[in-house]
Amino acid sequence: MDDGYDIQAIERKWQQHWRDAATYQVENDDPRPKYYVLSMYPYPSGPAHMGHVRNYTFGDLIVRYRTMNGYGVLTPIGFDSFGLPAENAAIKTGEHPRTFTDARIEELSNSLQRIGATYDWRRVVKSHDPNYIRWTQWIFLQFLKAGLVYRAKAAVNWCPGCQTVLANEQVLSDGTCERSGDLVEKRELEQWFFKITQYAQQLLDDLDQLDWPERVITMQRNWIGRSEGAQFEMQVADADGRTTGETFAVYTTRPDTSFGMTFCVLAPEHELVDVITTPEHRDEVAAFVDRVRKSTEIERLSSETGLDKRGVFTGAYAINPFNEQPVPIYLADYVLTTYGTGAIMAVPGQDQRDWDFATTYDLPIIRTVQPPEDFDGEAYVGDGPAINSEWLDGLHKTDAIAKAIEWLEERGIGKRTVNYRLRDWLLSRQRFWGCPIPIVYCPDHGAVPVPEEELPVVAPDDVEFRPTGESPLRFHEGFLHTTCPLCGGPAVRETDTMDTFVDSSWYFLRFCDPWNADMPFSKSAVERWMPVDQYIGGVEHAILHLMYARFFTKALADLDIAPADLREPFARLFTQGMIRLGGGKMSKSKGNLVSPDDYCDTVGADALRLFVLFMGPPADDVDWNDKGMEGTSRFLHRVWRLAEPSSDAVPAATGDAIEEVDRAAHRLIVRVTDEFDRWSYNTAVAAFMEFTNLLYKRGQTQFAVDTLLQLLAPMAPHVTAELWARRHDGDHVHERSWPVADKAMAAVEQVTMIVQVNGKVRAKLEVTPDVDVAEAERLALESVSIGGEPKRVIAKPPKLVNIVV
RNA sequence: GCGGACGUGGUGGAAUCAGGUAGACACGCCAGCUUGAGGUGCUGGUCCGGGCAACCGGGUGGAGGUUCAAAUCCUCUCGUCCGCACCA
Repeated sequence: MDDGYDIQAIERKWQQHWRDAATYQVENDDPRPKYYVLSMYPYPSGPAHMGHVRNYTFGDLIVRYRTMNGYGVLTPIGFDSFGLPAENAAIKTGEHPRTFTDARIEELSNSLQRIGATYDWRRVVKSHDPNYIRWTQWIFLQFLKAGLVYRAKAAVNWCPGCQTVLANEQVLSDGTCERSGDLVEKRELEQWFFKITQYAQQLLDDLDQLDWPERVITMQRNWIGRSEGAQFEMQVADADGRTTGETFAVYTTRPDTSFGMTFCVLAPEHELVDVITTPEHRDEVAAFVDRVRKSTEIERLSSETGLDKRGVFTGAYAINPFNEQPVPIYLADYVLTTYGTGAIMAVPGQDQRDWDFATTYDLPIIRTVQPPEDFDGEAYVGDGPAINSEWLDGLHKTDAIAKAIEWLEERGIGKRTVNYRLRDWLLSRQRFWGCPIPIVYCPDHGAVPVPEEELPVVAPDDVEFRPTGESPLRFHEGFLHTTCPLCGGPAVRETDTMDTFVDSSWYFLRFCDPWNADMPFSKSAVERWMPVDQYIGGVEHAILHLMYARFFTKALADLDIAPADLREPFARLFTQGMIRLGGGKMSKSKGNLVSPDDYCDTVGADALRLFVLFMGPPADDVDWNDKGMEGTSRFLHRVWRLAEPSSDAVPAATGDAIEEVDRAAHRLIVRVTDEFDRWSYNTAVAAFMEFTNLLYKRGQTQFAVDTLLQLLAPMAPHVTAELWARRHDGDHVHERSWPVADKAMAAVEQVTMIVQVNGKVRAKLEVTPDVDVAEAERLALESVSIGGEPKRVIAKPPKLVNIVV
């Protein structure tokens, strides 16, 4: 329809304007109160997809809304530009990952601008920029100095086909490599780690101060997995109960059940295995250990494999310190060397897995907690009085645990212990397209940090990408060979690069001060902007990224690099739902992308933004379906014909309609402001539609239409900017302040009061909002005939009166 | 197995936070006007059953419960989705 609404021209014009006029640039000494809005920086995968549109529309509307509310808003954008796809593309096409990545960044930047998202483009940060690499490496070295980085052997996922380590996420559920299809194995390799476990307790405690979705907090809490219990020493003994001198520690959350211990289990990797295994069991144990080592994590953790194949007797015994009785020591693959002490005491009476094992291997079962009379299960894990436990008998769980720990501590055998499921963060990746780890290896001095003044260590350009998946750095003589910073002798560089999660663990700090050439950021700039007031991103980052970034922030603060009191990076987090296509996850790897650019070419960015907001609650996953796009597009045309000065589609309101419409405008301000603050954008769009429908029915006023445009400006920025400029002599709606409602005008004059009889609606009365209880009751009783005296009348004026007969 | 979320018309969803008219708003569909036709635009209708109508009865996965009043709170149950998963 030709209503003069030239979508493409208008959107181009205003996007140009915001950029030229630097509307959304902000200086660090801006006098306004600060507000830091951040959408998780994207991996540059090419043109934006619908997930981006959703994410960056939320961010952009908050930026515009907060700006209209008088804040100096920091709205940066950057690119998580290291990562596997660029490297895989390089292997396939020979194109250098940087060339490839820069092209994808260009495409993504363009489509972000096409949806009208505004940023302070001077502050762009890219992970692969040498200026950023330099400071990522510098931070790594500070952590190394502080003892937060160490090198250790670790079992990693190794793909024999790709000749490289894989992240857990790259191993499919059948234990094969997602790229080559080869069966992934475990290998012991020297790897670099961040000591995130040192912060486990703080990471847990500080969750309380965050305004984050409950489920994300729960996920983090479970991931950290704090458990309280006791650790104590066990003496190794022979078949006759004579101690051999070796000891090992076990960890348990139920020391109160120790009298029920009928065997012990060590992890197959436990250091004592070779020492304690008796000659007659040696072959069997060796075969078992070998098989476990070769099996994948998946197989190992699978409960499919029969228990009879999952354990083996060592021939050795251990003395239960509680009753001095010897119990057999087994190995089992389900005992993990990475948790607790890698050894457990087994109490089949109180633990189902121990029960199953005992049954399979024909080991005794002793109950140490009295189950309730109606209990018909096997192991009983609930509370009850202790039995068969000498001096613990009769005590309930909490008291029994306390007494057992006290007993262990008095004798110096064991102590109260806290354990965490959280593991240290393995940051080494055998990859090219990542931030190089700034270390050289000297035959005499071992691993030596690259001197800070030599940073950044940047990967060379003249490399050959091999289809084997091996990092080209390993074969680049110029990069590999260097000299030791300590002795000047020949040395080789570390060829592993950092996990890309390292890059994303501090980029939000760099945004505060991206120009800094002397430091990763100045404390004062970070003090000015941090913490992020509103962080926006997908739930898929609920654990890893959000945990790592919290760890980095705490560590940087403790190292006096960031302000000491900056304990948390993201004060408020919003996790948006995913946009799915046909029920599946929408992602670049599945290729099922719907292009936002196509919609920008037709209905325009404003209609697309509005539709994505209108689709459903922001936190919910949605299946993509553009059926409703007609609705938001039609709505914007209706707004255009309503507000465009030369349009006569909607006549001016007359008589009573003037006040009615203006009052509705004031109520709209109240409603929309509330809904913006509650992230109820879908209902806010509905409110705009309702209001527009009212103006079409009752006629327009200048105030009503101007208010609509102002309130709609954060969501549909282009059309509102154009209409406002036409109505107000070139003025800019996004530079106006957010409207404030007149209380008296916003108050409703008439309320529909429901009259119920026994909870069923029997009448609807129009009353004033200040009607009192007596009057409400009187009106209600008048309006319905109930035949006799009511038993009871519940009046909740002005909304409802319920008459009980 | 443990933890969490969700279940409402033909469809997306609103009302759930704070118990108080269930179905806002939109898509779709139906009708009228507009138009040369189609489309666009404008107006009206659209949970189910009964009734010409006013109205009456039923209705938020299922079964109970609390309450004057339950989509909303509680218990159980079924289903869907997500996270963690042999964590001692």
